[in-house]
Amino acid sequence: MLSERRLEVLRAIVQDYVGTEEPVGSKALTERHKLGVSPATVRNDMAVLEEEGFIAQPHTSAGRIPTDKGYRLFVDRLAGVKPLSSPERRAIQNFLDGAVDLDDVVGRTVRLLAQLTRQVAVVQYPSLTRSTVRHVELLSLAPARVMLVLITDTGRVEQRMIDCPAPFGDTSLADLRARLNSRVVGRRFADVPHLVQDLPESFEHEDRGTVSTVLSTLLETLVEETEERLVIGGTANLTRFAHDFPLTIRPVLEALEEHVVLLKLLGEAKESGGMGMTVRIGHENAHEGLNSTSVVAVGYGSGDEAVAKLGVVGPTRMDYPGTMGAVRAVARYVGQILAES
Amino acid sequence: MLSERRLEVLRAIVQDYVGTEEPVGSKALTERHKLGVSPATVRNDMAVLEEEGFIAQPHTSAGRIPTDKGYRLFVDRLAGVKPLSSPERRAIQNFLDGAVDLDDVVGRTVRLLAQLTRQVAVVQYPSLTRSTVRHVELLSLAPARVMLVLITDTGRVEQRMIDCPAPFGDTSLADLRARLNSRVVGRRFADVPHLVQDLPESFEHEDRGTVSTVLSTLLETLVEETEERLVIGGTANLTRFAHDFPLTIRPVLEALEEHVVLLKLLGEAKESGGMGMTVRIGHENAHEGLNSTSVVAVGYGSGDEAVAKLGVVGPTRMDYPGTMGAVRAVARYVGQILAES
DNA sequence: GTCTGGCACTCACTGTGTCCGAGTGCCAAC
DNA sequence: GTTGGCACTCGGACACAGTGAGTGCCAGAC
Repeated sequence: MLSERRLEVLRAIVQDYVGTEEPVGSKALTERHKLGVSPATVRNDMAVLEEEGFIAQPHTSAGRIPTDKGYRLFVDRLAGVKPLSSPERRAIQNFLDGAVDLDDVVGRTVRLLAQLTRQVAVVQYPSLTRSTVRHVELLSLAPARVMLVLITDTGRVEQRMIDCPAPFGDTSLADLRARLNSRVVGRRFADVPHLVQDLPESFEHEDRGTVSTVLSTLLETLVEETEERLVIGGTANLTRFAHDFPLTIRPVLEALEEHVVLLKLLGEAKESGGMGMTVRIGHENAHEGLNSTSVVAVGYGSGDEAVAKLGVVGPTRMDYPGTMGAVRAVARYVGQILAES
Repeated sequence: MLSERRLEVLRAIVQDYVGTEEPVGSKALTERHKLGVSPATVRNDMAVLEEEGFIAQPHTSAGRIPTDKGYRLFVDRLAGVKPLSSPERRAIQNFLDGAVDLDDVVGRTVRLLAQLTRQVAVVQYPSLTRSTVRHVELLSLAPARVMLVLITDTGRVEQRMIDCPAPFGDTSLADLRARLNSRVVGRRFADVPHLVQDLPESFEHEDRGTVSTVLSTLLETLVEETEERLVIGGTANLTRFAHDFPLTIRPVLEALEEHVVLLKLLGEAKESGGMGMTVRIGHENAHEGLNSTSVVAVGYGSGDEAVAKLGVVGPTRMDYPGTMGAVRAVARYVGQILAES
């Protein structure tokens, strides 16, 4: 186990390195922090920390920089979450309150988060799996053509075009619409399949094919669209540390465009339970392109349960307390906004 | 007026520079191109071209590179549009044919374009102004709450929540829905306002307020959502020339995030008429951040009229014929896909 | 007139060598 | 366990010379 002072040294190293972006030496450390010991002692502590793998030197005769493991320890045990200042809080609220619809909420959130953290922001659209159905609408566009519109409690709208196997009368359509809605409105997506299972049987024989087609399209929509959408912003912030890793920015941009990868990343974070905040540091990220970045993610939702995730992607050398504070605050306000609408 | 040979020299310079990314000298030029004259002659021509502002030297005793004006001349008079190979065409078609809905079409298009041109792709969602109404749906969510869903002929769906001034019966709602649709289905958005103008008058007095609210929301949707959405992809391609301008990539990324700017850019291109291709080179782009990039844009649409634009953003030093060929081809196929659906 | 070969000149780029200093590891003393 | 001292390392900055691609100009050839 590391002594209290060594942890203190590690914390100081992380803080200085995050601030200056330069390897930090023993002398500078003692000068900038009130450690109460001499540089020589710090050097000894550093030697231990390095042996344990928490810090490393880029080359001999240079200062130390934290390793992924060092950041991990810092995040887990040494740093709290820095709460935002009240002007910041107010700014968040004002900015988000102006949103007019879900797209706008998500769009504003991503811009806000990017600006606040000065990093790349990622916001996932509210998930369909945990949502409930607000309304299902069926529109007859042509005798054998129906449009299915699905509206969720989070305000999300999905539509699908359906080619019916047989012409479908307006009255039958209205009938189906009514019965469908009476069964599924207010229910969770996950529950829908068995709620509509027996619906075709109650229809006239000639309509059953169409009803089945409509239902299977509905179920498909529920499942397929669980493949979530997400929005990304603030990529320009990547250039802030590009001078460090000009070769790193490309794989990061590529990774950011692969929404599937990001969704998986956020998804994994989800396992850590509910609305909890997750920090994945450097190589903890499965995707290779993100090995030199950290991902701070947190769930948000209108109730006590998370419906989706949002977060930021930045260099491992980031201000973790501040970033975590901003991410958490934004998630809370977004949750509030969603609950209101 | 420049002689034929001097134009030929300019063309050669552009081609070589685009290929090698290095200033091109007189000797190299004569070696790589069959100009039939000696380097000395080429030097004289270069001196003239430089005086006219078509080329420049980064520093004394270096080769020449084309200026924006040089590229302009190249694009206008020296280069054609390079048609795609038939395997490429097939690949495009196959890739786009797999799309299931409008979002998917746009998403695939942007990926395709980015991959094909190895540049940043920008695709605008089909504009609402030139679209026609396929269907208007009104859903009663609560006694005094109505959802308006607008479906366009391009498959786009817009929805709006409406709080009614007074409770609105289901029969009235069905009535309004029917009358509204009979008037506007198949009509252009631009024509909708005067088509529904007198609609409130035909309703009972107590419903008029609600009808007016619904109509004004509809009109708002038509107008507001002309503020188009767009999708961007392939930003990782920016790093291909980042070693050249590491300081340039940031403003470009910033500009790309300002969708408003991009829309304006595409919009200006629109003036050049219908489906025509526009190439804006370097400083021809109003936005400062894009002063060292070129934008190749073209309209696409299901009919003979453009409903939106798509294009790419890349370094001024780009392969114009190839890029233009790819952009045009993609636009055509997208138009076809939209026409089919 | 136009093109060509020759020639002197420019200047970015590269590699080498030197110097500097921040930072280290080790050790003896407290 | 802590401290001051000391020799050592090594990357970064600076200076400098050599190289070569490229230029502009000019006198002569076609």
